[in-house]
Amino acid sequence: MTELSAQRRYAEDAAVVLSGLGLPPAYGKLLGWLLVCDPPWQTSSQLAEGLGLSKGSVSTGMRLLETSGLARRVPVPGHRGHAYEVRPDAIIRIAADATKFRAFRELMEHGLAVVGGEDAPGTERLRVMRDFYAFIEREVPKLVERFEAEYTGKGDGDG
Amino acid sequence: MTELSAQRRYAEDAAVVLSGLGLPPAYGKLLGWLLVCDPPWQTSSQLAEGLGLSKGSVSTGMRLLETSGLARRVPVPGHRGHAYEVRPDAIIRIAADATKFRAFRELMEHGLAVVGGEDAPGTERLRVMRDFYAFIEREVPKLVERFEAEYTGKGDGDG
DNA sequence: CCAAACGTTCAAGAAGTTCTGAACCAAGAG
DNA sequence: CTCTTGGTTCAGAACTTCTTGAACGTTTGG
Repeated sequence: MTELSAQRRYAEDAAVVLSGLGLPPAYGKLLGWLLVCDPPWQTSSQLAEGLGLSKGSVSTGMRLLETSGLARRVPVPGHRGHAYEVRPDAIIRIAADATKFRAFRELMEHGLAVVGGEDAPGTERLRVMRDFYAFIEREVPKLVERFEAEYTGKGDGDG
Repeated sequence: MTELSAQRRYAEDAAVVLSGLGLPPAYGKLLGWLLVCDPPWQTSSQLAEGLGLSKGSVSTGMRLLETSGLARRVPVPGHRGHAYEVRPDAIIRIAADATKFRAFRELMEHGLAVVGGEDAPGTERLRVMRDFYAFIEREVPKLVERFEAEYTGKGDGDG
């Protein structure tokens, strides 16, 4: 049994959780590692070595993390290239984006069209879902705003 | 090119959307079909024939839909066995279940333990996420309740 | 201008997941 | 009791996705 650092084990745990959402394991490992590493920014080689992943996997995985808004590049003074870090506000940026729900609402609207419209009989299930997703789409951004307001009001800034 | 009914095409569309969440295509097809079929309840054989799936796939897929709370069995008068239908309140039951978020909150709490606790330096990213998920876990059930209240208040009952 | 480091891309292989089909079980009709 | 129908399970086939590793740009330092 190889000795795994606590950080490394954490990365594996994160991979398991994220896999549950249908995401690639490498994506979860990278995110988990970036959440607990010290310092909080890491170069590609550090990530590859730390997690036992190939350069290619790190490159692909980090692009995914970047485009999904969870990570960003930061310059490293005495180093060629860049490092990555998790954006402190990552979760807020992602949660506030309600376009995820739009796909579902549209699917339900499309469904209503298929069955013959709003008033066709036996369409309750579709209407409830459509209305629910529309509601969520409207309310989630508000909810996130409320979090931001309450949060920055309470305790601000890191150590 | 084989002719596909509008319902069948809708099932395929649903499969694409649901696959995006990491779910098996068969699961999405079954759900899509059950959302637009007429009558709204269908036996296993109807599902298998309608969707071009094997009996086995229908059985497995429908169990998944049942355990996830989206579909339920209904008796069929002149028929051996049962049929399936989408629960009209499916989405509400599923959305109100906030345990999905608990896994994430716990992952963040675990992360804080790994980095040395609440007050360790450079833990803003973890604390923000932990607090955000805790907030969501608390607020989502309330949000769903609000939807139910507003919805049943507005227009009730099907045709 | 050359060399070295760094990062990206992509084809091929590895790994994992999903689907099928046949065997099996259960329940009701005759 | 036996036959038929409906349903479930599971091993293997088919398929999809992920990861690797090598080739290729690009940039910086000497």
